[in-house]
Amino acid sequence: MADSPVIRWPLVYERLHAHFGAQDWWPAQSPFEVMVGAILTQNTAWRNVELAIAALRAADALAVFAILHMAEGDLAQLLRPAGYFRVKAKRLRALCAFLVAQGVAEDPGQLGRGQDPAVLRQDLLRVHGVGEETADAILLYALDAPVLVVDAYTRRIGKRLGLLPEKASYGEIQSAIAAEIPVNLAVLNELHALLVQLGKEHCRPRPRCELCPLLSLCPHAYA
DNA sequence: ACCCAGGGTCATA
DNA sequence: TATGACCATGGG
Repeated sequence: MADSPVIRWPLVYERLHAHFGAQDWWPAQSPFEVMVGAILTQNTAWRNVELAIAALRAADALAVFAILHMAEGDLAQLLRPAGYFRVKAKRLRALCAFLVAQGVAEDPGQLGRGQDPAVLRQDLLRVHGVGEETADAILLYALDAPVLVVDAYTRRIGKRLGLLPEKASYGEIQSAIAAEIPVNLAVLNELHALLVQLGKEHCRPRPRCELCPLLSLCPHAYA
């Protein structure tokens, strides 16, 4: 407690990886399923997303044209378990329309192939329902682009460890973390997945444990 | 009966 | 540019 060593991002990564092991993200069977999951998991527990994706699969609706050919109301019903189902039905359709416009409806994993990831990111951000985190999740986990995904857990954990300022934009957080870690596909993939894993288990908005058992180098982090 | 979840949009100031 | 309301189900 008295002389707690300074935790930096590389140490966070090492400790989490040592404890949880490789996360092997994203939990999906195809790039398109990653994209769908990225929309559905917005402010929603992954458990509920799984139920909705299972419903889509059971309805043979886990494909671009299948979704676009369905009535939006019917799509929404399949999405009920994921919450915000009317909103997400509209967002999924917008994403699918975008994939058609980009000519990758039959093979969404080809989106942005041979294109600058920064340019593709801008295009994704214009799609209704795709914000910065969703765009980056798609870039990283569906398209293998080396970008850093910043989510609520990243901010919360980073701030409690004193690694991020209270007020920081999405881009500022990306830069702050990227300045300390190797910016490559494998590390970026693992880091976000590990932070989510830690967040799920130990990092509620209102902290309940006084000492995080995994990041015990920082006793006050979760007080 | 709360609290929370792997955000984003839109109206308003 | 920065808040706040709104979207909704399922688990702890």
